[in-house]
Amino acid sequence: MRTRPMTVAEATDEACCPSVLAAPLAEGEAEALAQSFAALADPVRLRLLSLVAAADEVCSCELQEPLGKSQPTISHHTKALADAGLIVGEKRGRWVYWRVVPDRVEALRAALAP
Amino acid sequence: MRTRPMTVAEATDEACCPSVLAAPLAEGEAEALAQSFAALADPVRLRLLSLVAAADEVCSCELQEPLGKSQPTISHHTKALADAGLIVGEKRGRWVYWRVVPDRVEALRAALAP
DNA sequence: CAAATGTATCGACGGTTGTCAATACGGAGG
DNA sequence: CCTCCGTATTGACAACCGTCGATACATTTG
Repeated sequence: MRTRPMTVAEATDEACCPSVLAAPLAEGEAEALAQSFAALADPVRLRLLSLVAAADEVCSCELQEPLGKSQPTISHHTKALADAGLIVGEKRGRWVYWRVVPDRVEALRAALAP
Repeated sequence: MRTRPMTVAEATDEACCPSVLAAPLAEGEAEALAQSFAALADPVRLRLLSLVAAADEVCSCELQEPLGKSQPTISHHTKALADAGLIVGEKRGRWVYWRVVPDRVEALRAALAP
């Protein structure tokens, strides 16, 4: 049970992530959030993400055909999404299998909460 | 009460907007979503949005100082957010007052729903 | 070891974007 | 009508980004 008012730091901590609509963002928070949203600001990456989410686990080689892009381009986009923490890759043999990181997506979703 | 299974079209309609994680995105959906997320992919715009959200209604002239950018740059960013439908501006006299469009933010939030 | 194959990196090119100074637009007030 | 002042637009520049061909790396397979 709560016995005293929350501090701002505690509230932020409890909410886990900065919220855009709740209060003015600090520069650092804005910079970090902008980088995350930038990962979603490309149609190829959004489709890639949705493909990985739908299949729960997808090999890079399975992405090239549905996305209609070259292999280096696919690798570039998977890296971008991975750098943003939205997907993680596991190397098994010659293949890399990608899966989404739901918590990371949820964090971005929470940043847009009212 | 539901008497038959939902069609895909009905499900999409009920959800109102394409969801990234639910099913593979069509190219058009991905393109549109990417443009919206691109509006959020800049730290200055995120801070601008949070300032407008916090004050509920903000004049352009009140944004220049806290954001530390030139007047044309502020105008550029308000236009970008307005083009994305995230804010709307109302001109009263010499001033333009901006407010957020909660439904539009919510639509983006919904696109990240599990 | 050698060949084959999936992935990552490099280099280059064209297009986009954030920024600001200069300028144009437009309403308010003398 | 003229001036002031907030806003929008233009032009220019640097930085960034998406894309692909070429190539390097790594791992399996013969």
